[in-house]
Amino acid sequence: MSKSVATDSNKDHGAIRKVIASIPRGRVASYGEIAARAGLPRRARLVGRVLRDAGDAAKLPWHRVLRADGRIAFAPGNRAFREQRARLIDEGVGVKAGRIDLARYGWQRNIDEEIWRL
DNA sequence: ACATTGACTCGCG
DNA sequence: GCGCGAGCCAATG
Repeated sequence: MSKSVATDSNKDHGAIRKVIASIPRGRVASYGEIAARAGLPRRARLVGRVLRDAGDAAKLPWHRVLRADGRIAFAPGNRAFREQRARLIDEGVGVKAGRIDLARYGWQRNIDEEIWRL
């Protein structure tokens, strides 16, 4: 092994991937929230970069990652957008006009919401 | 070394 | 809802 990680994974990327991997099925989280949980507050953009680098082969639940306002980060209608929407709906997450109700499906949602569900 | 670009976020008007 | 500016910072040219 030569050097270290010029283009490979560094500590931050690993921490971020780990957080993303732990988002429960049927729940979603924002880029900023993920960054914060990875110990990197205000580094939402890094989360996006990690996901882009990772690609589909990384086996990460990238579709559970949304913008802070609950919207899908991709442009409505494009390929990635439709794929993400389909995956979310497939695991029971409600998507209305490219929007997800974070109070209901957010990883850090209010517990009371769940109680009122059934 | 400098400028631009983003799977981002927040505050203000 | 929309646009702007600022903060953020690794990658890219």
